[in-house]
Amino acid sequence: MADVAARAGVSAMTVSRALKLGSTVSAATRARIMQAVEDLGYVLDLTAGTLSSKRTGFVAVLIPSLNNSNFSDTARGIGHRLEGSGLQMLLGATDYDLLKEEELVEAMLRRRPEAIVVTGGRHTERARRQLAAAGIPVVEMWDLPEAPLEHVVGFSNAAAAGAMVEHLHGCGYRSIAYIGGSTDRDTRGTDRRRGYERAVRELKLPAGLTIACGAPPIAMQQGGEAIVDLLGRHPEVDAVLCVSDLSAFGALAECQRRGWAVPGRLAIAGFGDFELSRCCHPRLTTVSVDAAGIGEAVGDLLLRAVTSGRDKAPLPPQTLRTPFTVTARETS
Amino acid sequence: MADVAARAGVSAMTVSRALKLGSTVSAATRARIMQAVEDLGYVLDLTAGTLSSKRTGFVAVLIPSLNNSNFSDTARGIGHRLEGSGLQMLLGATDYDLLKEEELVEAMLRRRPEAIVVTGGRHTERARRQLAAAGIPVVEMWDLPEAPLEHVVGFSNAAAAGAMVEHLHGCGYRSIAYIGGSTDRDTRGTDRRRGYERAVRELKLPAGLTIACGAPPIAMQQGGEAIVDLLGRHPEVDAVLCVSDLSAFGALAECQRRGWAVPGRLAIAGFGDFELSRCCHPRLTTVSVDAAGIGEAVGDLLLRAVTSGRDKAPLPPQTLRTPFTVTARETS
DNA sequence: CTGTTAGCGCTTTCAC
DNA sequence: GTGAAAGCGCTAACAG
Repeated sequence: MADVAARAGVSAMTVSRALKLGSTVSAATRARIMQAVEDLGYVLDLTAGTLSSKRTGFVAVLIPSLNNSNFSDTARGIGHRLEGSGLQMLLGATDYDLLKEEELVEAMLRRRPEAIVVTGGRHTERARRQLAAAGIPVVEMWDLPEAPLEHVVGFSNAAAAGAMVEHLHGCGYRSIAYIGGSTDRDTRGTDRRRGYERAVRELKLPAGLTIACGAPPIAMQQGGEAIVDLLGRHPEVDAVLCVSDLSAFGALAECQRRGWAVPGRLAIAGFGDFELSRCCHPRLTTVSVDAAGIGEAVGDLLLRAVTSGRDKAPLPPQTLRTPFTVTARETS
Repeated sequence: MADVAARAGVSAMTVSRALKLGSTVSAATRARIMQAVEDLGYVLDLTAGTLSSKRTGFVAVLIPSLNNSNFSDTARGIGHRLEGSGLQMLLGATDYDLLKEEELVEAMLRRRPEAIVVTGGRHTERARRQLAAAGIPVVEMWDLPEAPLEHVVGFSNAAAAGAMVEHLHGCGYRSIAYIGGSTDRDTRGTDRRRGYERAVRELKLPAGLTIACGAPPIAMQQGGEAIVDLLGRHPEVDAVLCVSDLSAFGALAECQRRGWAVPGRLAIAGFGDFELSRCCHPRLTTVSVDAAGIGEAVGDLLLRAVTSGRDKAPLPPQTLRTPFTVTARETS
């Protein structure tokens, strides 16, 4: 920056001003500075600026998996809203692992994000402590925790799964199974299973039809294996709700391979409304959750929270419920 | 850090040492320091350390889209290899837009990554200049550029598409079409189309069977629309290669909806070997490219290049060719 | 194994 | 609209 300043015949401070948005530099001076910047191939060093300005210009976002269009849609939504705001998104993937989340939280906080977004409401004790002590806005998304850390943008996974069970019941299905993960690592998956179990109980439908098919992320193939397992053990089942569209699609494809008519022999419902479920044949009944919308809402909230924080007027904790709907398609 | 030092009865420098990996601090001192860290809820500030050590501890990785399992697999591969190395990955998505890539390159460089990875070999002039001038290792992946910036990890998309055309020809198909994007935004897509066109020419198959179906990313739905368009205009077509598994799957599902037998009426091939293509029914013939392997190779290369760079012994430009194979499944 | 000194490259603050 | 001085919170380098 000193070189640029010398070349433009100004002080470093003026270069610094010319390089940020709301600056008060005369047009002529700015032109000379920009020319010098180009001539020298200078690129501003934000890490240095950060140290004096106390503003790093980024927010941390932790999602369970990159390879899940629900979460990548949410990340894109956040990114879109942050574009042009001077805030960059730093993405981290926890692989559905609370310990990895804990590590990532600390790794992110070491870089002093201006806000942090985590997925779900369950965290290790240490992560909770660090998040609470960080002194920055914290957002939990994709869930409605009973005791939120601060801000929340999400919906009840249990209620959403329950709504799907009611839909299937309304269609006339009477033996409704559930396919999901076998651990509590995916806390949203666990909530969906609980919502399913509760709805089944309330509707007085047969219980005990839950298939656990491994550790999250539950992919297509596990859905296929699970459906075979399920119908082998419980041939009376006439409908199945899967923890996500991916496993539901895997189940659907396996049924097709075996000649089990969907929805004739068996109805299948997914969760998430991935593009896949709108395009496959037959189109998959699913719970639509507007993943991009969650991201946009989180992005807007971040912008407000960070701005308020800079003005020393912290935003009071917000809870935004995002909608979900049962989208009935051809597999039910 | 001064507070921690005071509480532990040591100097700040000793705290700094205790908080990094290869430190030379006595066990007793370290224990006292760690206790003080916990008591005070202290979190190291990397942005400050960065300024004096000239090591930011992160690498920038730019991919076209988060929502594409090929690229997210690659990103995961990079992340895995970097784990525990003290290097963090900062991910950015360009949306298949060279101008957005240019902006992201500058945004990343402002934060002084220790290396940067970009997807493909085409960049704006300004981006090329900045990458070349950054003084850090640069890796181009998912392609084999003729004039690489420095390191390369990838394969020839044209050759891979050509191999698939040969496979289809070998299966007896004689009127092979191509479905891809209508712009050059996706440079890998463009290379695949060129490889297809060349193979068709060399095999003396009918030309002019290319369907352009919009701007990348080409999703499932566009594949479905394109296949209808294609067979409407060219009913003689007996096989189609799609720019990715996503569009291929969309085409497959649309054929099923319309009762067009696959592969009886029409063979369909994808590109990328997404999980989808292994699970759908019928299973999709595709070009397997080992996206995760590309990521792991890139990660290893980054580790070597960054280490060499720190030792002032820059790694000579590397070019790693990654394998691709035609995976014949049930749609051909 | 531990401490001291001197910055890293910017931006804040205040002055003009 | 522009400049000068001070310092952000840490680590390199050297000394002991």
